Amino acid sequence: MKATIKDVARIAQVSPSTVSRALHNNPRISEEVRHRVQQVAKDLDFHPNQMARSLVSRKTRIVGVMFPGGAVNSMGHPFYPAVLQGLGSVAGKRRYHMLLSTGSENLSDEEAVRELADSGYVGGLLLLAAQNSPMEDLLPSQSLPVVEIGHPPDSDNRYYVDNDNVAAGRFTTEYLLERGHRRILFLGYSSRFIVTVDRRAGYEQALKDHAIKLNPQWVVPSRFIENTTDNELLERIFMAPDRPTAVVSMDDPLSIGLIGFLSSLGLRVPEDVSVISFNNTPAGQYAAPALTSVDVDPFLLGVTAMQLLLDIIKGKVTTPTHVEVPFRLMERDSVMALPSEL
Amino acid sequence: MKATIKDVARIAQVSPSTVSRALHNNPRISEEVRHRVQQVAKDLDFHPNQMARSLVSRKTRIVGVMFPGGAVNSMGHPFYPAVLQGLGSVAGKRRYHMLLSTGSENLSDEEAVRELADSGYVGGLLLLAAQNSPMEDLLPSQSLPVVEIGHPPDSDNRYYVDNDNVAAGRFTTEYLLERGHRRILFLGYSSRFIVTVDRRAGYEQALKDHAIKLNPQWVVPSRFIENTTDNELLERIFMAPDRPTAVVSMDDPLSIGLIGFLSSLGLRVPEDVSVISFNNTPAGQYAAPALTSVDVDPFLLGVTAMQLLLDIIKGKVTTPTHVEVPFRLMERDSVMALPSEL
DNA sequence: ATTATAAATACAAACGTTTGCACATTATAT
DNA sequence: ATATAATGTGCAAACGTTTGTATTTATAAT
Repeated sequence: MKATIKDVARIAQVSPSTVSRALHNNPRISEEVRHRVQQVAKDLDFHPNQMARSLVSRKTRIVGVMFPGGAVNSMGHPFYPAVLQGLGSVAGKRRYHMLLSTGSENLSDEEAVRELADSGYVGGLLLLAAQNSPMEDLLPSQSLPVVEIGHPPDSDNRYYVDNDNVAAGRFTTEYLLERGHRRILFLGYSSRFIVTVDRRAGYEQALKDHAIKLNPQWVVPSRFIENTTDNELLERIFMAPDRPTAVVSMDDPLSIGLIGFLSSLGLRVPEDVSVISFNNTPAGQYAAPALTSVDVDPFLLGVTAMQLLLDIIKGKVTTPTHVEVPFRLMERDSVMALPSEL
Repeated sequence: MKATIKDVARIAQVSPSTVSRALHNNPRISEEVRHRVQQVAKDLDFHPNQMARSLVSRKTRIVGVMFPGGAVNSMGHPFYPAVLQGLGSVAGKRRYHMLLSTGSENLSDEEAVRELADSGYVGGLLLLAAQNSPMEDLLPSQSLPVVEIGHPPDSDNRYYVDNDNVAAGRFTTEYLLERGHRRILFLGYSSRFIVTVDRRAGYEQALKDHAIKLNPQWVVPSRFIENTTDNELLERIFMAPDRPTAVVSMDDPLSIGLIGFLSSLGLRVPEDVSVISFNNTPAGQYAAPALTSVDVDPFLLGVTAMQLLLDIIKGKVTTPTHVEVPFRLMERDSVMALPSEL
């Protein structure tokens, strides 16, 4: 049986309240008693029951972490473990635990979050809000601190950390433009994922800045290259005489799929078409050609988000903020400058 | 403010105990009252405080999950997120939450586990016991269910799930032997990691079965190819006239490093040396050449482990067992049969 | 000595549940 | 009608802490 505070009290010949205070180094306890109590506690291998403690103090050293679709569905992509590393890094330093929401088939993300919030287990919530879905009505006066990674549709009066994805979208297409590309396709758009709508906005801005007419056909919504319909679409696009010479692709796995697909069409990367990608995964790094890819720094995303959340819980931050995490391009072999044609 | 059971009781005009029973569909409550209470509970958006509940019932729907070095250090390798997916998959179905141990610099793995166990938060523990370290004295009569992934040094009277790694070691070297290789190097051995000592045992068995003399120099302990000393060693080995024609390598990232290193020596994979690898990562899949690698099925490892743990907690399993998860080889391009020389 | 003040400790209530038991009501058997 | 059993509900204790207040003890001031 695990020792309780009462056991310690009895053996140290003091009351439970004294034990509690002694263990917390409350100045009202005499040196002598403090030492005696602490010795007994150690002898008995006493550790306070966190549940009981939380119950009365109304705090907990647990934060809930919610991945889209639960760990099961998200962990397949290296982005998520990387942010988890970041989260864990600061949680560990601050002696917090992370409670993972394990969404299942029978549970929508919203329900899973709600359950976490309602359980009373957690003192705050970290949402990987990949989905462009309404989480706003989700925490109704719960007064439970929430920070999101990836910005929500209604970014104001919420706490979140994110990259500046419209900047990233602009940056990548400008990178291509600078290398002489004019016919640039945007691959992987989905209105459901706000990252992609942001990056698309940046893409369109860059095009506009360079007075290039946007071809709406060329923002291709396929998320996975396997999708037959999209492949037909892509085939039509890439077999046309004025085919794109470059593509900005939303994700390394997608890019790898694309490269394979283009190869089946007889098109080589980067000789025939350049690809600039996102997420800088190991697979992309070792793919042939090695992908030029923007590192969105998921680790730092995690670090920053957890710091923010813990600061909110601690009361050090009280008004909705968002913080932007810088991205950076890893230049490798999938982009090639176009020979200047004149 | 969140509604408590007392609020529900007051409004439904019954006692808290009746509310509790009504909500749990206790047969001793009349239909009429049950409905009234449930309606009020819904109206008030009442959710029982899990802390309070756990406190009295002495159960919790949380299991602790401990990764070596905490999430921070382990999540970098795709193996771990994959087992987390497996764990989460069954935890979700059984409505359990996972509490991640977030080890930090100031906290050894042992301490982290102990803290998890002592906290009272968790009803069981899942240990990713990669390290060949003594966890046995760790849970002294705690009577807290523990299952480990990867088997501990003293495998008996513990619960664990694992691959049969000596079989895997034998299997991989036999795969090479069948393809005519006789000079086979074992890369990535470390006495600290029991996986590698098991696989090495299998490797030696296979060699012995084929009456091939073991060259102890050829089990190379480097864990990372970057290590200079080891690279010198490897260089000596691979520059010798009777150099290995094949290597069984303990991990895809290691194999990728090896391939690069060999290439710097002017040796190509698989033409000059074949490589059979472990862990079947995406990076290995897209590496050049694509790695022939054994998939240890981390997802299933996770699924199985969580099932076992939950069954123990539920009292359905009461005596130490271990279950073996099958591995399978993904054949790709890094192994080549030796031309039969006669 | 006596009282006022400070220091150290104990008491008891509270946190939000669950659950054994007692109690009250109603139905069943005699 | 009365005793007996079944049914439904409430009371109160318990889980293991923390914390405001009361109480005891020691110390200082008169």
